[in-house]
Amino acid sequence: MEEIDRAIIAALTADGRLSYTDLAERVGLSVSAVHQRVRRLEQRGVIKGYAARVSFEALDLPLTAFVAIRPFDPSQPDDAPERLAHLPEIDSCYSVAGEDFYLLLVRVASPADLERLLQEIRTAANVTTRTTVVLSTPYENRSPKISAEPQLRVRSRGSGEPAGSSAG
Amino acid sequence: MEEIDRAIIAALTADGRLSYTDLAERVGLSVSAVHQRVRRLEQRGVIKGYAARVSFEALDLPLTAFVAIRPFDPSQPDDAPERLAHLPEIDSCYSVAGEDFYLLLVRVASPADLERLLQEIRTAANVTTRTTVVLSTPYENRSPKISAEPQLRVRSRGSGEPAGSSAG
DNA sequence: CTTGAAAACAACCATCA
DNA sequence: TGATGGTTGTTTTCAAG
Repeated sequence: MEEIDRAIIAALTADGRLSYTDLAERVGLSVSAVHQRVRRLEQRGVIKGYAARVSFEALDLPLTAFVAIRPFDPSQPDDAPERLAHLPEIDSCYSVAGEDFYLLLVRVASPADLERLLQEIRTAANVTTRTTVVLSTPYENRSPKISAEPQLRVRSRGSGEPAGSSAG
Repeated sequence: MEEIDRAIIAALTADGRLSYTDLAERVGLSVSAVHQRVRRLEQRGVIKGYAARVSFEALDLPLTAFVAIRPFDPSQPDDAPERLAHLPEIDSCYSVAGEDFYLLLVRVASPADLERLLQEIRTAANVTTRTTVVLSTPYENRSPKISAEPQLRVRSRGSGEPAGSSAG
């Protein structure tokens, strides 16, 4: 029966505005049953939300880059993510193994804006930066694998997760 | 008046399932007016679609990594993105400036799966790989900046864009 | 999980400001 | 461009079975 949940997730990652009616047809269930399942998936946190996917070019943010950062002074407390969270140009922040501490994905309007952003990042978080410019994006944010997971089960059912974080 | 479009985009990137009724209230317009604007934003490609945001942990894909790839033989035609497109573990593929050719974002269930994936990537695209494991994700896929863009205008109005690519 | 019925909503349409 | 108002079919939601 988890097969149906996987079908629901696959459908909703491809089209987040699918109506329950359409969804019901696709997975071969009644509308109410699908609705119930979707709500359970939402409650469990399997589905964390819905978002419109936008064209960054159309939003005048044609320049994408990866910014690897590393503390200037490694003995200082490391709170770079919070210190940088207010910068809307930062799309994502990953804590990484390897030579760098964090990898940021940023979107800006121009090289000049990237330069300004890098300066802001360096001063706000007291870090050094190493930037890799993205030339093009063959594909991005595709639907995930959705295997036959052993546990699409309720684990704690507590108060839900506190804040961000989607991948460890 | 483009201020309203920005408000609409901001609202829909935060909650892609907002009803036109709610959207109309938030931006202070009538339902028909908002509906009209959203459709234009969709036609122009500013809004490319909608998607459910899922928890990769819940989908049993707790391990995220960046894989930088580089052709084993740089004289061969470079079609790595197409050669790798069939691998569902690959979330995103960026063509980058710098020492590497592409940067892949991948999601797998375990280190063993990552190992298998890396082997597949190397053989499928004839590339060498350099992998950076993600330890945690402070934040990811946040709403974009949405500045007062000079051109949220119609450019071509043609048949729309052919395939992927969201950032240059 | 299903059915079925009520309430809400989306999608369309004019007309007027 | 936007506001109103009206109409129709669909969708959501809820109560039972």
